[in-house]
Amino acid sequence: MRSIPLLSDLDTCDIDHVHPEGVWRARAALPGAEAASDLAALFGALGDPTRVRLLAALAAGPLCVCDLAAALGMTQSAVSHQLRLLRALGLVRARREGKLVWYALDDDHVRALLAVGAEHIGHRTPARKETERSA
Amino acid sequence: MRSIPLLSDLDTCDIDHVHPEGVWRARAALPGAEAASDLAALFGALGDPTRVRLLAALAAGPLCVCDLAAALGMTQSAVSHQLRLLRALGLVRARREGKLVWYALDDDHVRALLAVGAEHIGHRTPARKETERSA
DNA sequence: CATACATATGAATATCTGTTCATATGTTCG
DNA sequence: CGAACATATGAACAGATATTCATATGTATG
Repeated sequence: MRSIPLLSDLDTCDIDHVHPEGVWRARAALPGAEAASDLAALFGALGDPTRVRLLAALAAGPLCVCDLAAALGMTQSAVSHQLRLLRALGLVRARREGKLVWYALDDDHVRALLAVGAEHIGHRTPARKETERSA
Repeated sequence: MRSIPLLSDLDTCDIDHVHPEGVWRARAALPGAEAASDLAALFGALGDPTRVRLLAALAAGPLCVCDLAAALGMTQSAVSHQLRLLRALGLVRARREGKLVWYALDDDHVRALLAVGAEHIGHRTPARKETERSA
């Protein structure tokens, strides 16, 4: 449990010029440190092009590690390392079948996240894409 | 546009043991390199506890930089740097009002993403949390 | 049991990322 | 204009992370 510093302790703007109502409202809405970390870990797992592609591939149906490596043009080792992360976060489920291990999305949240993400990107103006690149 | 290597070129399992249907299906579902990067950048923006907290704070209503720094107990500089990232990705919108700059969520996608993410975390079994930590 | 194959993992490395510190920009007011 | 304040930004440093290489584990099969 991390203690929230007092307003007056902050190396920030003068307390008189801050908007206390807003700050209180914000603090009430803040997730705790653990919740924030869990959320960040989840989104962080989706925050890499390779893993996005892995998950998109799995969204189309289960695949073994070998298939994933072939589909993405990656090393088996790299794929395994990433799958381990995704597995640990509960995004992906593994089922052994002989020498092979089949991977599949563990639930539909990933699909939902990818869909909302794609929608967000689609709704951006082309102008904003430039801003993004130059930033 | 990145070229997808031929199955036979890969330093991966023997082509005979891979499942061509699955690989084709996966490849058809794969986002292009740019789309994957855009998605990863979006999720990457949510992949940091600080930014999750910033966005959660803004989800409760607009705040100026000063308020954000006070609410999160962070330096104004750190907040500004993160806001720049969020702004560039279209997650957050800035409106100048005198000396102050008010920030707000740019659209509802962020709220949706945070909601789905929270739901995913809530639906995980306690056992999985352990796996996650040890992994 | 030994071999072959699919997958997992550890260590090392190069890259990326978040914060800090110093300073610049932009705005109001005297 | 110049001072005061809110915000933005650049450089630098510390910590995280993705890939590679080497090797280990697990499973079938001869």
